[in-house]
Amino acid sequence: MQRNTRQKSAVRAVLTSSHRPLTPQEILEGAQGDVPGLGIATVYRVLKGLLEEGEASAVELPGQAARYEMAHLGHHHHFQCRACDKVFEVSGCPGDLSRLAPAGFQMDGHEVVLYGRCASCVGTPS
Amino acid sequence: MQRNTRQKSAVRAVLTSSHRPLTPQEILEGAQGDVPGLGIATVYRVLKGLLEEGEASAVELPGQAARYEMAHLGHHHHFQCRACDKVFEVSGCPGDLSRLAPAGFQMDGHEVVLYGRCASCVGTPS
DNA sequence: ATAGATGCAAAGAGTTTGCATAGGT
DNA sequence: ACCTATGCAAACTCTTTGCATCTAT
Repeated sequence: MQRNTRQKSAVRAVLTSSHRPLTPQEILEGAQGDVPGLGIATVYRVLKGLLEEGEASAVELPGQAARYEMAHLGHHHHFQCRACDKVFEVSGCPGDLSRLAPAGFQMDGHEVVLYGRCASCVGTPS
Repeated sequence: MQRNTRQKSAVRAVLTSSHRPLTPQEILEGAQGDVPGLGIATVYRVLKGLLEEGEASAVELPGQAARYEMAHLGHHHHFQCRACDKVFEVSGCPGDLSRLAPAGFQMDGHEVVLYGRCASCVGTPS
């Protein structure tokens, strides 16, 4: 079974206190506040473990490094700010898109990413 | 200005004759049929040039290497097969999704990726 | 002839893995 | 005490860059 290490708790704490998905690098920096010697490899290993246990989920956006968040119930999407590049959660969903799939294809899921400016960056020049 | 080299023509030819977006590796393999000594660095450089000229466009899917296709008019999305991982074009679009953006956010675009099984892989066991 | 394009190899960025050691249990 | 998790560094993959050479114009 798995152990409860300070490293793992620190990663969990960082993810839990964030309101948006974080990159491994951001998680490393945040968790180093609790566990100074923490290495990036451990962050990746802990994340992998959390994913397998279903505690966290990966958020992979086009052309971006994967980000991670604590698992939420239900299906949701993300919004990426073009100014600050941060990613935020979006609760809605466009619904069933299977009408868009090509004929003969069997659709079983979809991902949607919205782009624009987050509340803090609206008005900021690009 | 830019020159018309055999390498560039070969890349263009491979992209044009494909009905789906290709990875740099697939492009390399395809184009080496025309230009045996072709190197991967040149493929990247040619792709970069084609993107700047607007001749090709990049298709970046979550957690995947970027793929490239000749530029098409208009907005479209993609379908990725979970069995063979190939990516196909989808002509439809769910329409305006700005209602999904969080309050105070300014949305200016979206990406949609459909997942499932392509016509050749329907029925194949996973 | 000239300047941009190519091919190779080395350099970067992000992620994973090997291995000896620290630390949960 | 045992055995997993850690930290470091090396390995890997994908992409970019430096540089001498080639080639389209």
